Amino acid sequence: MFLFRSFSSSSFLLTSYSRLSKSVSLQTLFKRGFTPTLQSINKFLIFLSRTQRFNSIIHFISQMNSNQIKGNSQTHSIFTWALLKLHKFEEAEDFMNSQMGKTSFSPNSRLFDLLIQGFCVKRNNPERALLVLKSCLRNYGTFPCSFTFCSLIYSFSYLGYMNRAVEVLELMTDQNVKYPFDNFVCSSVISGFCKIGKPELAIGFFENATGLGALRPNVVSFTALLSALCMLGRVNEVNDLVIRMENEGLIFDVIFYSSWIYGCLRDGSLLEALRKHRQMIERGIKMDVISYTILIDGFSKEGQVEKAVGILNKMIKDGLRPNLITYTAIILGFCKKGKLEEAFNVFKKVEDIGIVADEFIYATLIDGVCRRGDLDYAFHLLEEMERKGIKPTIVTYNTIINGLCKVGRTSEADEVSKGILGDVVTYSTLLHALFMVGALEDAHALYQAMSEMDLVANSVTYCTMIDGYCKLGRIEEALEIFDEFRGRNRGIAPNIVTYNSLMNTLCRQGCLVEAFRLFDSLEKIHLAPSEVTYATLIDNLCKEGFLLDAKQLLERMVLKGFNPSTRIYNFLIDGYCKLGRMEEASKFLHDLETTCLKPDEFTVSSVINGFCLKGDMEGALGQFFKFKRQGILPDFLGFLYLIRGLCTKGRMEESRSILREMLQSKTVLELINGVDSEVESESVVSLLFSLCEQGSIREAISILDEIGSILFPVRSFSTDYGSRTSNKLYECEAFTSSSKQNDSEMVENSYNVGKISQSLDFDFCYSQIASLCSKGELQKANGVLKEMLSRSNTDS
DNA sequence: GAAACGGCAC
Repeated sequence: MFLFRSFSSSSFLLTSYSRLSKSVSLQTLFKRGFTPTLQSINKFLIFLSRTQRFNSIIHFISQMNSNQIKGNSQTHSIFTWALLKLHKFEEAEDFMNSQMGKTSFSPNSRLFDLLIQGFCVKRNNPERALLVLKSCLRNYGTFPCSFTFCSLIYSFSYLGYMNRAVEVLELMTDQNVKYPFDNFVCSSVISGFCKIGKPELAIGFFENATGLGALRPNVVSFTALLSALCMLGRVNEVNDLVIRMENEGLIFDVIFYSSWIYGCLRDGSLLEALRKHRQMIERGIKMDVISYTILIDGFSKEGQVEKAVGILNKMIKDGLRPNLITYTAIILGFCKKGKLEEAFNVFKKVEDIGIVADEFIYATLIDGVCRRGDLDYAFHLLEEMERKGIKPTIVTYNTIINGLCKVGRTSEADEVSKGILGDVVTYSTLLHALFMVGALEDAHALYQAMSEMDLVANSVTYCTMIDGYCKLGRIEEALEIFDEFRGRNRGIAPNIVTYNSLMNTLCRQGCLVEAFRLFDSLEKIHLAPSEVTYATLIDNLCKEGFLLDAKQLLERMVLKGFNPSTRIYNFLIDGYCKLGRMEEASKFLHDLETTCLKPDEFTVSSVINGFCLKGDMEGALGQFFKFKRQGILPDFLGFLYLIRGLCTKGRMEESRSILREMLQSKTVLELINGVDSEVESESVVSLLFSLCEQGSIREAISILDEIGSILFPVRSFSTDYGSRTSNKLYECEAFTSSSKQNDSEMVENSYNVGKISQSLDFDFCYSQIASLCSKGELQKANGVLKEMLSRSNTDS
């Protein structure tokens, strides 16, 4: 055997080894009589490690093992390192565990970093990573680096495991570790909370994290916060956020703006979304595929698919490639409008350009054909997608079930549901269908069955039940469910925002009484109403014509120390104006002005509308000029009311002069431009200008009407109440005929039918009827209906 | 390193 001294120099070993072919093994070295020292072996292994030859390290060490050459702690470290670098995390962990306490091997923190991050990121298994982290802290007393903690927090947040994310946060900020957390952590946690539907916790976290100046939020954290605010419907607060960011000198980017636009759209405001889009372009921020997709989706959902296609074309002209989501949004827009041929043309195009379809796009199409009642084609599409290997999930089945229910094929819907593992949506759909056909017992049984299947009824389920019972006149059962809904969700401890939204939903469904019952219950659970609570209730009371109640609530709100905003005053002013009660409206206008608040464009528009509805054009013009002198012009609708009113009276010159003023208003022009921000905006404005100059006022009005219907799809600005009312009348009559008479209800009638019917506002009557119907107060509804019909006969 | 987009029920 050769003497070892020959090899005491590792450089010799290295050169020998590197000169030899890759297949050269330790075995060969032994055969050639080389017996290296452990020190030289380690140096050699370090060399291999530095040259990234990790497989060779593993190979070499396994040779050492078979030759009973024992390594020391350095050898073990290099071996572990190599395993980790080769992503053999499980083996690395096993090895580290096996060495624990056996040798002097004590893995340094860098090895733990790699192991934990490996499980977390590469294996997508943060649970296992967390176990390693805990064991590391407990058994080795070594602290992985800050980024390791961050990766874990990110992964847990990404998966929505927020308990775990918080657990790591606690470990990270623990006395012994005391790592400060940065914007990476902050933004991840915020978005995690949003992901699990807890935006209020996200906001709380942001406030805590940045509260004591511990963390200066950057644009990413602010964007995450923005999303949380928007989820809570607090998109208005983003303006303050922007000011704060500007003060901090932060640079806005496309993600910030697209999140903001998304928030506006989700709030139902296309106009605001377009304003933000314009602002973004003005700031020199370029649109990308996602921001375009957000806009397209927003327009499609609001029934503006043509505009969405316009944006799509602009996007392509910008050199961007629409993706599957973009096209799905367009398809949804067409389906929503019943334009199935166009929807399928887009679908064909998607396949032609080689984009692979997925379940979303199929579910969208299936929903489209279901809404047309073509269930056969829906089943055909279902087969087609399965043929393509796209596995339908519960959402697609729910779409089919909903389609079957909508066409009255409830027993088939039931059959389909039995073949799958239904979720809360499946059962809510079936419940709705059963209520529709009046199958109360079946509905009740199904509802009971849900809990046996461990399906937790959510707010939609409860609303379906409550609404279903209400519509069938079964108020008692409805209230029972309502109480259960409250009794059930106690553990979740809904905050005031949840309550506000629920109250708003109840109001919108005409369940004002229930909304107020909820409002009254807030005190019992020590939950303070917010300004939004009052605003929501006042708004809905005014919309329903309960102006006295609205007024009292306003007083109550002031007593509680709130300062009502112009917006709240506007609700009341608008409410009185719509009923033609101009004196009361003026009183509130006066109150508004004396409380140091400024009337705004909505105030003046409501007042103008009030006078116009009464046919008092002098009054309307008087208000217009009065406010104009104060520098307050009406908004788009206010101008339109006035122009239309004057035109109806044949006062064409005055109408034209107001139109001219309208076309000089910056906000109005911005708004019109907004509608056509990408295509032919100049032409619309210039067309209006030339119509105005030609004196073609009626034509100009019809264009403005068109623009109005795009901008305010929900808000009524058309005087043609008839067509919108007829369907509701049909519904009301259907309910009325099936109702049981109840005289005592008549006696307790708190709704003054006579008063209502004196009003010329059909829209108001209609909302009364809808509200009474949904409360099951069918006789009262019938009264209003008859009054209304008799008025409509005499008026016409 | 992180923040933005899609389908079903009221």
